[in-house]
This record gives sequence, C-alpha cells and structure tokens, in this order.
Amino acid sequence: MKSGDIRRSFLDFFKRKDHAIVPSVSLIPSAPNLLFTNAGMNAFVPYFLGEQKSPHKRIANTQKCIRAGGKHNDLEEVGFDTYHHTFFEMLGNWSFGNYFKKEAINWAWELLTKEWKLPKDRLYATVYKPSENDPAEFDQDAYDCWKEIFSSEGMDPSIHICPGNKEENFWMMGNTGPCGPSSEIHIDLTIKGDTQGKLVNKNNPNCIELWNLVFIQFNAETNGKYTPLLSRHIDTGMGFERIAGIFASTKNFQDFSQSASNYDSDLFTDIFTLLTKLTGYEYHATIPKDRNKMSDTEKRDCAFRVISDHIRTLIFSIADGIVPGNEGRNYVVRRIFRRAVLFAKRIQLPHGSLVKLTDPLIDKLKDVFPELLAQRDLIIKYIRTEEDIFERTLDRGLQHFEKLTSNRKKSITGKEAFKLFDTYGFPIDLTQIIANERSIGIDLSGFKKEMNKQREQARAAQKKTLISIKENPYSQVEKTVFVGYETGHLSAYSAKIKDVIQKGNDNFVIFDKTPFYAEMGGQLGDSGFALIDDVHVPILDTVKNESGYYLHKTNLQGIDTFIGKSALLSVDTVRRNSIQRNHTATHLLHWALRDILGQHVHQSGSLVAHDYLRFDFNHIEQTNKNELQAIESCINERILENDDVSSYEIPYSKKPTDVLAFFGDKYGPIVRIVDIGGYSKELCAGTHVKQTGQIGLFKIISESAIASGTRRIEAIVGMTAYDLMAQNHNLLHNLTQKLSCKFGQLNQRFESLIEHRNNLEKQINSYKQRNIVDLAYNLAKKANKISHLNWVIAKIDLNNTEEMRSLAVGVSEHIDASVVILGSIIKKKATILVLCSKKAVELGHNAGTIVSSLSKKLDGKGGGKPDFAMGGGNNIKELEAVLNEFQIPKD
RNA sequence: GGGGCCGUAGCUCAGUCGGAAGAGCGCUACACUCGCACUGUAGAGGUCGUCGGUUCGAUCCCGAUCGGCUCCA
Repeated sequence: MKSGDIRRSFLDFFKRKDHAIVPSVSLIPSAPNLLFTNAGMNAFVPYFLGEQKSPHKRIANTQKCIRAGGKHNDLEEVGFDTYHHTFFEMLGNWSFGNYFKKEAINWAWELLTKEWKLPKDRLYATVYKPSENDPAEFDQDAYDCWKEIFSSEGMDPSIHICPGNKEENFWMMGNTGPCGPSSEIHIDLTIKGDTQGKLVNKNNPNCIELWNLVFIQFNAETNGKYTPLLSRHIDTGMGFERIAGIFASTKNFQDFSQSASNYDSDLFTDIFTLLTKLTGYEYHATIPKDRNKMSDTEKRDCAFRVISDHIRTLIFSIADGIVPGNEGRNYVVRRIFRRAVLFAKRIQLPHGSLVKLTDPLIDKLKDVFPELLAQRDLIIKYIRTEEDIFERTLDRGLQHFEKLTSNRKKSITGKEAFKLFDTYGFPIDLTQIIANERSIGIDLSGFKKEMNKQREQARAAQKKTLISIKENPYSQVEKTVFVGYETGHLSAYSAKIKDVIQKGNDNFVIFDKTPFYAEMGGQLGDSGFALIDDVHVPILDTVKNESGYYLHKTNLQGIDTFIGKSALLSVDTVRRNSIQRNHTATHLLHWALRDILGQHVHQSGSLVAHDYLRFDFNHIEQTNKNELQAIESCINERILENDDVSSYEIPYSKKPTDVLAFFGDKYGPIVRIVDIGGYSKELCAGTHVKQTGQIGLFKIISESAIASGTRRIEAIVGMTAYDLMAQNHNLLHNLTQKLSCKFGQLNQRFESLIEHRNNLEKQINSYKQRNIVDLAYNLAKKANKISHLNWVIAKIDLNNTEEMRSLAVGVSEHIDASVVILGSIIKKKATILVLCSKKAVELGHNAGTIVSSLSKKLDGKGGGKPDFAMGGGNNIKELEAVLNEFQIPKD
C-alpha cells in the first residue's frame, strides 16, 4: 500500500466503526504554552479537561504535527537516522466518555491484522505494570483483552504481552491533569521475526512501536494523588510516516531483509527523485555510524533526508499561517528552512531550487490538506524570498568573520565563535569549514560551554503551566442565547438573570438570552443598560467566556440580589450602529485587498470599534500609495452601489466553496455566513449594516508593518470619516487664505516658500560668517601679549557654541601663539570656551584646566582637551566679572 | 518566555576621552568628448530611529519605546 492508501484505509476503517472523521486542526496550537501542534491529542485537550464538550463521542483523524523547539526538539536529529521528523502526521482514533479499552484494543488488532494483513506473530503488546512508587495498578483490563486476542489467534500471551513501567506505559499531559495507562503495539522487524518479545522497549531499531493506545482514566492532582475520572477517554496515536515506511521497506510485509526506514515511503521517495533530477546524485539510504566521520555518500543521503523532511514542514506551516520570521514559532520555521538550505548546499543544489519541490508536494497532499492548494502562492513566495534573506545573513556573518580574523589570528575563541553564531546567525559548521580552509583553530568546547550557558538561562526562565480539570460552576446553566441580530430585540428585550460573577470591582451579569453582542472576532462588545425592578443597571461591556456565557459587565454593586429576576435589556444602538458600519467596512476592505493585492491576502487580526477599524493581513511588501488609493476608492464605489448585506446559518460542511474561512480558526458545526452583494462571503458571527450605503464613507488613515510579512491598515467610516475630511478641508482652506492662493496652487506655493527660506538661511549664514570674521579680526587686534603668548579674553554674545568655536578659531588664525578665552550667554546659560594654540600647549597651558577653574566660579563645570575645552554654569550675572578677574599666568 | 547585536546622507557603512557629523557608491551642474563610458572640479542631500534622564555640553553614557537582525527555550 502507498501512503495515500494507508491513510484512507485508516480513516475508512474507523468511519465504519461510527467515528466522525474530522480534519486536522491547525499547526498553530490553541494552548498558549505550545509552539506547535505536536501531538494528535492537542486539539482534544479541552474535552479531556472538561472545558468543552466534544461534538462527537467518537472521532478519527490524521493530525499535522511539528516537533521542533520546545519540549520535543528533534530538529538536530533529523536526517541522521531513519525515523526523526520535524513534521509528521499522527493517525488517531478517539473516544470521549464512550468506548474504552476493549474496543480500542480489538479494533487496533483488527485494522492491523485483518485490513492491513500485518504478520501477527511479529506483533507484541505492552501493558502497564507499575514498579515501586509508580501510580495506579497493573492494567488487568488491557491484559485480559490482549490475552483473549492472542489466545484465540493461537499465540502465546505470555510471550506476546510485555509489561512496561510508568516511563513506558503511563501517559501524562503534564505533572497534573488527565492521565492513564497505555498499551502499545510493537512490531518485530528482524529478518526472521523470532525474537520472542526480547527486543520490546529495548530501543532497538528492529523492534519498534507502531501504535500507542492511551486509556485516560485518572486525574493527577497537585498533591500527587491519582483519582479516577467520571468519564474515561481513549486517545490513540500511530505515526503515519512510520507505518508508511514499514509498508514500503518490507514491500507490504513480504520481505524483511532490509532494515525499515520512514524515508522508504513514497512520501519521501517522490522528493528524492526530484532531488536526483536537480543534482544528479542518487539516494543510497545509508545511515552514518559516526557523525564526525561521514563518507560522501552518507553526507548526501543525510542531506536528502533533511531537505525532504524540512520542506514538508515549511509548506505545511506556511499554509497554516506560520511564515518564517524572527519570533517564536515563526523563527523556528525560519531555522528549519535555513537548515534545509545548508544541507542543500552540501549536495550542490543550486540556489532557488528548493521552491521547485513545493508544487509536486502540494499536488500529492492537496486532497487531504486542501489548505496547501489554497495557500500555494504564498508558500512559493515565502520560500523564494526566505532563501534570499538567508544569503544576506550569511554575507553579514562572513563580514564579521573577516573582521575577527583580519589581524592574522591563529585561533577563534569559543566566545567569539559563539557570538558569531548567536548574534550574527552564522552557523558553527560554516565557521569550522572556513576556519579549516585558512588553518585557523576553533575552541569548540568553549563554544559548547557558551551554548549550554544560554540553554540553562532560557530553561530557568521557562514558566510552568498547571494543567487541571475544570470544575465548571455553570455546568447546570444553558449557554446564553444571542438574539441581537434582530434590530427589534435591541431595546427593552425581556430576559432572566441567571447568575452574577464578581471579578475585582466589576460585576458580570449572565442572562438566559441577550441582544448584547459579546466581543468576538475583533468586534467589540455592546454597551447599554438593563432595567431590573426599575433599577437602571449600566452595561459597560459584554464579553464571552470559554463556556459560551455572555458576561455583561457593570460597575453597579450588589446586583447579585437580582438573580432569578427578569430584566429589560437595551443596547446602546448609536454605538452598535457605528460598530456595524466598521464591521461591514472591514469585510469590504478584506475583499478589496484580495482583489487588488492578490488572493494570498488573508486576515491575521482585526479590531472593530465604534470609532475606527484595524485590519492586519499577510502581505510581503508595503502597500503603496496607488494600491491604497485603489482599495479606498473601490470600497467607496461598493458603498455607493448600496449592495445588500445578508447573513444566514448553515452547516460548516455545506458552506459554499467561495466563502472565506481561515485555516487555524475553529468553527462549530453550524456557521454563519455574511454575504455582501454576492462578492464578499465570510464566515462571521458579527453584526452588520443592512446595506453598504449605511457605511457612508470609507477612509484609510494609516498603513504600517506590525511584523515582517504582516501589514496593518487602519480606517474610519461614517461620520468619523466625514469629520476628518471636513477638518482637513478646513485646514487646507485656512492655508490657502494665509498664502492667498487657490487649492491647486498650494503645493507649488509651499515649494517656493521652502526654497525662499533656504536662500534666506544661506544669506544669513554668510552674514553671520562675515560678522564672525570681523569680530575675530578685531579681537585679534586687541590681543594682550604676555611672554611669547597672545591672550584674548572677551565676552561676546553669540547664538550657539558653533559660532563661539568658529570665532575662537578665527581669532587664533590671526595670531600664532595664542590662548583665546571666550564667554557668552547661550540658551540662558553662561558658556565658556578656551582654545590654546600648539605653542601655548607646549608652554604648559591647558584649555581644560582653564575652563574648569572658570566654570567653577559660575557654579558649573567644564572640561575638554588641552588644546580645546568648553564649559559653563548657571550663574549668568558673574560671567563678565569672572572673565575680567582672570589672572593671566606669568611664565 | 530568556539573551546578544544593529538603527548615522538615496544605498553600503566609518565615527572610543562626551566638546565642529564623515567615506565610498549614487544624484545634480560644469569641464574633457562628435557622443557615451572614463576622468576631473563643484554642489545638493542629515530631527545621528523616537522619547526621557545624567551633564555646562550627548550621535557617543543610562532608561524606556518603536523597527530590523540573530541565538536559546
């Protein structure tokens, strides 16, 4: 079976067992402490924790996973063996409080042996058997299931069931939270397949785990206790690349003469074929025994594996919106790509070849992951530019390397090598290669020391998150029903108060039904008021919590006494209408951006307020003035057309194909579609105007970058936009009056004014210069000649220190051996400047000491070099006296 | 989440006692040339990222902030 058949067969099998087949969730995890989705269960954690209710009791899927960075960091291993990956698919079947061990185990056996026809006698099952101090008890249930299976197959359970301790067979999400024993299925891949289970869990590549069945039945508490859960769950995972590899390596389990490799499957060999075409090198499937002494073939084979693995990671992450960047997960993706580029250089893959691998890959996987096809242009664009950017980084690093070694150095210290790597991003192996070429040594152990130091530092700063099962106090309360799409419900709507929660000084009221929109999808929550027993309760904001309750914020104290009463709810419709104008305009903006900049544009953030809107989207370059102009005018045209805005709800699976939905966003089974004039269709829960004409006017006020590859547009609509335009118009009108010209002449008038001003400035400067030259001449004439030196001491009012300096220089140009001491009041401060000619310095005079002694008398400080110094103080009045009292030293 | 480095002319970058903002390329004009390239001469172009602090005085020191690069988790 080829990889595609295996995946399909897995999903079909569980579909027949009444499992809902759901698409893989985004690689962007919903848990904040994860860099990437890194296991099949990530998406289902909220169900285990009791934070959300699963829409299906049985689910099966293939989940995209990335392991790089964070707790599971396999990046450095990829390529040097047959099974590490940064990207992989995890096949899994799930039960949420539904079936348990027996079904999970039996179905696993059925799929492997009946459907896929794996040789039974090569299969082994592990069962949890605690050692001393390990939690819980021996997993008798799982053992019994397996015993029955093996016995009925005529196999010896005592051989085919292997016990495992906590480390191997007890699965936990963290130190706390849902957990339970697991049972793994291992396969013996030795030539004869007769190891009798002796290699199970012995880290032997010829006997490996195929499938992990986890039985979640306990909750680990902070005090170290394991309490049984009310509802028990099944969580299984089978590495897709691994099973596909085994199928290929063993030629569908017919031939065990070759050792198995994930890279034998068509998922990778297809890429290898392309690499061979591009480089002329063949893949020989060798695995290096010693990383430090690799043969050329081994080096090339490693490169093949690295490139094929990494390019898969790239296309999947970009498709999910994780583009290469310099922060967090974006940076991890950039690093993975750079590793691919370095390995590409090793097999002389020409610059710009990596992008050629994307189309065939997308083509192969697009049916299972349609997001790849949808984001194709973006993927290609990023891979292309990213390679160029890396080239620049390498150049910069090389420059620094040259600087380091320019003064005939014979070795590079560990610190230097680390700085080159840490600060300039220059890979250590490149440093080694270049240093080798020039017979320069590197202190590698010093480098590693620095590296470990940084690792420790980063780890120490890591925050730990507590995973715990939520005790939901509202489990008895039904979700709040939102009735605010109907304008008729916006005032004096009758509802019942279900509960009141207090957080700090704020109270949050929960009603059974509400017309108040809660902050969601960028649209701000509604405000207004509620009438309860004739008490006016202001509603300041509305937010929604995880469980779907609308929380109405109020600053009124003591309202918990109202629980159970009925209320009349009224939304601030003026504010709501303004928000709606901004929201519909946001959809128009999104549509226009895609129309004008390209279909790769998608929303990456949005804020819809009553007075403005903010829209973030992915776009590699700055949106230029012409494009902004085009976007703005095409939106205003749509507004003038007064297109209808309609919305309706349908099942997610039945949404039209041209509806914009975002990969990475979670949607429920029923979605709401907002359709503007038939051209803009988006999944959106927000509220909108009825016709685009109600927006009135649309005006972009700023365009900026918020991250590399992400732009932000801010815009205003309606009266806010009109007010701004009117204000600007008034301003221009005032300017035309002041300059007595027409609107169209403003630009020209300003240019000529600026030119005129520049000319005047030049003239003034030349006059000043002339003035200073005259002053210098006069001062020089009055010089006091005392024992070989000409002393000039004067208080002259000038505008700045630059003028003082040029005056002093001017004076000294007229008289060779001189000391010039000038005082001036500049910016309300007494300033002193002293210039000593070469001769004066030789005679032992020091401008610095003169200045410091003088400025001390002015309640200030000063200093400088022997030939030139400046200083001053706040005592303006004394300046003249201080200068007059200066005693010229006699030799 | 934790570090390191960089923001100076249109571009690439110098600028270590804190005391007049520089180079190369590019640009403009003139000269040379039949013309271009080359060459020579002259010139334009700077809130030294932004804000605050220290100081008599900050491109330089300190703090914050924005932007970019980079390493670790």
